[in-house]
Amino acid sequence: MPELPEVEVVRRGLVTHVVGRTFTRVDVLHPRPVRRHLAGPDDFAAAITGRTVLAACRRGKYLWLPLDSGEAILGHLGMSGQLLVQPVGAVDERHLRVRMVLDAPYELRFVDQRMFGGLAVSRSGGALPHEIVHIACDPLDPDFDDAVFVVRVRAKVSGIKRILLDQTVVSGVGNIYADEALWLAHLHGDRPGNRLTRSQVHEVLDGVRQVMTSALDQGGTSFDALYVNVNGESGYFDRSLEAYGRAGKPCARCSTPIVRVAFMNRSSFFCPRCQSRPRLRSR
DNA sequence: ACTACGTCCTGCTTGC
DNA sequence: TGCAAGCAGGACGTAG
Repeated sequence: MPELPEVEVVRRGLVTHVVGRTFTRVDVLHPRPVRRHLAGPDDFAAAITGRTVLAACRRGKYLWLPLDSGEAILGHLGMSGQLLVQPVGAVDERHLRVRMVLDAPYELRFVDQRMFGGLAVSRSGGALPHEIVHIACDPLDPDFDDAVFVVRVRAKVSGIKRILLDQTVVSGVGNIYADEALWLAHLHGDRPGNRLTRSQVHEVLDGVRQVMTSALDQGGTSFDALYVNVNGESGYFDRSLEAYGRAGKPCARCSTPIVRVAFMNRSSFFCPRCQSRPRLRSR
């Protein structure tokens, strides 16, 4: 699934191939991915057709393309979404949902198997779309305020993993990167935010940055000129994960088998030795 | 105000 | 062999 580094790679591809282009035709092939566009699929297509893309922006895992109309296309890839730039006439992907033809020999395609992601037209233009004003900066953003993050984390009773997944506190961290960052910081995800030292919160933040930077370094070189790629097959996941998905395999630090536990209808992976549970169990 | 959890989706994997 | 349950999870709506 696309994490923040993959979304950033997509944004860069959009800058190269889509910014400055004009949409000549838009086909919405499935209504669900435009569900957030309340005026409906036809209005979505009409609002984009004939408009020129001015920029490609990102906040957390959200992307938006300001248009010359003063509006913007706001998108999220969800779990399985892809934004692809394909030559006109290329065979349709199995899960092609929206086709946006450009004034060029290629078109922008939104492909999404599970359709957790989607596109909408925002009235907010070039500024931060109002739909995502609640999304915090990501830790790689120059505007990210470490001190504010530390204060906010230490004001919460929730476990640190839950906090990392709260996009209003810090954006761009998903289930995988949360587990990786916590492994790097030697912290169990159930440790309450208000029981962590400032130093521990900084270590978690450092872990998040390390995971994201490493993935960006590796993923940033893996897309070719015309194919803006996002998928879960990033080589990063095969080579560099220390905790996520490694149940039963030895911790790289202490060789203790990594443990998997259920967490919010998903999974958490951690080293039971390096990342000890909080002393007082909330439940 | 803050916290926690169910829900949406599809397709691959697992198990009977 | 075939079918059904399990699993994956980002973000939102709502309940507590």
